[in-house]
Amino acid sequence: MDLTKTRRRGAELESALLDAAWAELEDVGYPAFGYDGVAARAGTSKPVLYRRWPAKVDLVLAALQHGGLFDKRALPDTGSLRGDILTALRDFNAARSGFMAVISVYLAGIHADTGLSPAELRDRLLAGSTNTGRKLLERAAGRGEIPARNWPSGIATLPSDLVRHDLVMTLKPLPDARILEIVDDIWLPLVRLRHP
Amino acid sequence: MDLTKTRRRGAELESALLDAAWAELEDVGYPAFGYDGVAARAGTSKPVLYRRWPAKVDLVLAALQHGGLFDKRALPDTGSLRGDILTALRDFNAARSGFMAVISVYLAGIHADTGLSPAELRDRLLAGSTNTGRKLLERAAGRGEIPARNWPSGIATLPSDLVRHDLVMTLKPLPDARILEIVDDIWLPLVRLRHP
DNA sequence: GTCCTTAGATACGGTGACGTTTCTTAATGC
DNA sequence: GCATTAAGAAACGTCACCGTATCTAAGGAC
Repeated sequence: MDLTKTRRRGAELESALLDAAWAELEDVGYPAFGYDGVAARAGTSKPVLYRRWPAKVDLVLAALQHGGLFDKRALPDTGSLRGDILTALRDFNAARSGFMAVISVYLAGIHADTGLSPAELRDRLLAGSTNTGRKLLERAAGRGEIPARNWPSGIATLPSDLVRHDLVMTLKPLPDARILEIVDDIWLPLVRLRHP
Repeated sequence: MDLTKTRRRGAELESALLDAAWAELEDVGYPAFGYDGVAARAGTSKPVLYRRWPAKVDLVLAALQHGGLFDKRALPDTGSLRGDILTALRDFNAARSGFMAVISVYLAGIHADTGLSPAELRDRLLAGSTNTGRKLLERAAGRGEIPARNWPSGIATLPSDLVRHDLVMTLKPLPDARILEIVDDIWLPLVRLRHP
């Protein structure tokens, strides 16, 4: 809190509120996420939050958006399929805490009426994987690196599926060796196959 | 409640308590799991539960065990690798609600002191996959179906990793077509590769 | 039948979070 | 300077759940 100013207003206030909401969501997950926690973290009072986001789900959605979860990621272009997919997976791995926040929101939807459309959240969870893998494959085929093929979606999404799986199962970032295994031992051999 | 008997005792009572606890855990997940809910579901009073399981985690663990989560599954033996893995994955898919209950317990461990050792729970989550895939592969190699090889663990666990991933991401059982894709388009081509 | 254990019902006090109200006063625009 | 808005502090009532205490009486052993 700036000593020359005691109260925040406008965009500065909202930014601070959403920073706090995002941090709280990442920190405690959806079930324990609440107005008291966010207010304390933001150094504000609850009416300030309720005025803008009258229901928990409003605040959660705003926090997710503020956290950049809905941002599109640039498609890596390293000149090789291996480089592209490694970059994409490492980026995702490094940004995992946002993913984990969304997972806690998403799984909470089993048991509670979050008001969030599961399809919307699912789209966000899978964003960058339904398209990224396929785009990288098509580009590589265009370069002649791999045979052109109409890829089953399960192959296009395989690397990110596995990263996602590990993030949930271990609650830790993947060791780089695991990323290399996914790429070098599993995905690349598969996409390099000649297919009838 | 049987009209000729009004109170349960002994093994009958415990079984009913754990049935209820398990059902509650599957229904509401770990964060919302509590003594009031279990007591209501079991048609009992809270002291009855507290007498046996003084802390929530005791009750959760007992419910998990009662739900058969810690049971060993028989290794399928259909005479072919494809048959074996399809059977294993379909069984797991059918039994998924137990898996989802464990996931909610496991993820809750991020944010709460469950008193459960993450390593223990992780072992249970991965049970049947660190070993099953490898055993099926070794058996198939022994039959001459596939080249013998020292399989990277990521390949041995690949089918169940993907099933697990989909269960979490979709909150639904996998369509059989997806299981067939995992087996026929991804795993079998990979394990049939000649490897230097 | 008696005696003992404890199941089941009920009540209780405490706690934490929610959602709202009240109040003071900082911040902004005129 | 004044008027308006709303930030921030604090308090409040409600509710759900926890964990415990009390009581009645069912169930089982003898």
